[in-house]
Amino acid sequence: MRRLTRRFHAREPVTLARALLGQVLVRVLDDGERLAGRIVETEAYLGVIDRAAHTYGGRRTPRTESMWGPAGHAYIYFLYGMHHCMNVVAQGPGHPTAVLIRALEPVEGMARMRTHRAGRIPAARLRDVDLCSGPAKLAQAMGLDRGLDGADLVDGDQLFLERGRRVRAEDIVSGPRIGIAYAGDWALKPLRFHLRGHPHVS
DNA sequence: ATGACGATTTACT
DNA sequence: GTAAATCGTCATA
Repeated sequence: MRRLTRRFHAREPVTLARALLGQVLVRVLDDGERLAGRIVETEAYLGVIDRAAHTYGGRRTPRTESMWGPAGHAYIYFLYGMHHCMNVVAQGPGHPTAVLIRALEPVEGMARMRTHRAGRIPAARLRDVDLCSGPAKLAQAMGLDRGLDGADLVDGDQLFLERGRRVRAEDIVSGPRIGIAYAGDWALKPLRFHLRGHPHVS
């Protein structure tokens, strides 16, 4: 399959958030096994002007450093003391914007994803729809953590994006982002995108 | 050095 | 619908 290019990523976050729907996120584990999922839900974070973004007001700390770097790299953070979430960095230096990947439709490596996701509920009981239907779920299923923060999605070999099926504009639904009630006016803006009626959306 | 908090998930009432 | 889990990060002192 064909990789997405640097140019593909170096666009405004809203444009990228829509363009990422239908593309395929690939994770190659240390033992060589390939896990993959089709992106079905995203959110755009608009950088220094966006109260919900980690770079709001120009905040630049060790945690958010990769958001300040070039487009097409991963920004992976840890929150609530137990979860990781993955973003695709948009635009480029000076514009610390990104797209949160909120849900995938698993397409390769589901058995391995089950072992990663298994907890109180045994792996055998987890259905495909339980594997990647949320930002922290997909990070756990795909084996993503701070060790992959900053990874180059265009040239890297552990985590990257491949061209998927084309998505029609009329199949994209937008709405408010999730879990950012503290962000005032920004909490209401329609910066969440997903494929209409898709069963793997969070 | 300390304390408040979070781009979530899961279990329980 | 409500709440607990759980800790790195960052602003404040």
